Amino acid sequence: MSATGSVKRVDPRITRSKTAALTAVREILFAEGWAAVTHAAVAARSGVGRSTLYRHWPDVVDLLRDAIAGEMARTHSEPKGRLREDLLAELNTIRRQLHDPANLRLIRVIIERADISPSFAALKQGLYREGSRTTAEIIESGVRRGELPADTDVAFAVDQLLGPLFFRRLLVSAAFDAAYVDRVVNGYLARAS
Amino acid sequence: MSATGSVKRVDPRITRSKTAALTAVREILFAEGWAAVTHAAVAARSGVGRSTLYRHWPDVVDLLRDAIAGEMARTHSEPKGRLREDLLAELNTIRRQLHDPANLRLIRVIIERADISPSFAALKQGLYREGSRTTAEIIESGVRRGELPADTDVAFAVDQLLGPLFFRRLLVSAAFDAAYVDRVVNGYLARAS
DNA sequence: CAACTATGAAACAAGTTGTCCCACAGTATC
DNA sequence: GATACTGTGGGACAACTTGTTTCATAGTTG
Repeated sequence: MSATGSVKRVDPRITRSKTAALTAVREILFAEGWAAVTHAAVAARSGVGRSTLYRHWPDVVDLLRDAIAGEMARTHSEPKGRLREDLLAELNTIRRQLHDPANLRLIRVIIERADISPSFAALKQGLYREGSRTTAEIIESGVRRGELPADTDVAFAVDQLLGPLFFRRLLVSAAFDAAYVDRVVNGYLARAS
Repeated sequence: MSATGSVKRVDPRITRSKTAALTAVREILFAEGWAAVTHAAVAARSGVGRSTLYRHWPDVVDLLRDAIAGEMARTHSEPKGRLREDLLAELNTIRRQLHDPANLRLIRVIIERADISPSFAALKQGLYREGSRTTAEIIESGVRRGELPADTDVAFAVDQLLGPLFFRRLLVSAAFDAAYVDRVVNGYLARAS
């Protein structure tokens, strides 16, 4: 796990078929939704043999999960230590992700599948944790510097900051711009500080 | 459309098979997700014949849509003309809906399908409009009575009030209680008024 | 009671799913 | 560069699913 020697060399043929397959999965997922992702469809689109797919991913759920796990945008801003600016930077990063159709589709699929498949529930939990960590850290350091009350509920702050953004994109299906993010952050700070 | 005479008497057999089928759809939807809702599965569970199902709903999407449209909880509070109390009442009604597993499942399915099927997109738009109307009306009358600034952006207020609730249930998958709703409303009023 | 109409069962062709087997080609080792 | 190895994709397969049609039967209406 640490030494270079213990890293098993993977047959390039495996890498090749796996990446080809996962790319095809994402394309299908994006074009027709997760129900269209079948071994047969992926084989047809990727050129990878049907039997090869069954070998690597006996269950379609695994295929989907691998494709999604390797795709979700994970970029986040880097807090500079200034509460307002850091929040604006991070929320605008999230804004950009929420306006990428492919990313949105993945979020929707995960939300729906997590309800049914434990494997997706775990994936969603991880993505939420990772997706909200930066925001949480910004709030925490704001508290540490005394810019926010000592009894600030970090999780609640995250709900108030990210909630409106996700609500607007997922439920209202309306776009929003940087000015919207300004208002969300201003609103939060006006009350909290 | 208006006179009683023009209301076509419907053969009770049709009513019977339709309600039986739609009930089965909801059960399957709840237990296994929308992909499991097929004519065959609904026939098996409801006792309604497969051919009868194809007759009434040639496409499964119609079946799903009818089942969902007839189910979504549409109860809302009745505003009494007191800003804070009305908001608390309405948001707590929504809170209850967001904690009903069947209701949540429907919301998730609609969010996911709306991305792909125009028929679901329309359904979602209607449900959003209806679901947020009461909240919007409370805000509007608050503005009218001068309890909120005249330049209040109603849609933005809705995002701020409902966003955290939906975010918490759909993305975080965490429950929340009446005290949480209190904080959301207090937070909003503290800044807005 | 007679005319009507929705129903569910059965049979059907067409398509899909998961599995297995095998010739072949790309990869690693001597 | 010959040899053993291992992943690949095609073909064949049975089991199952999907959408249709046909028909005898039973519930509904006047």
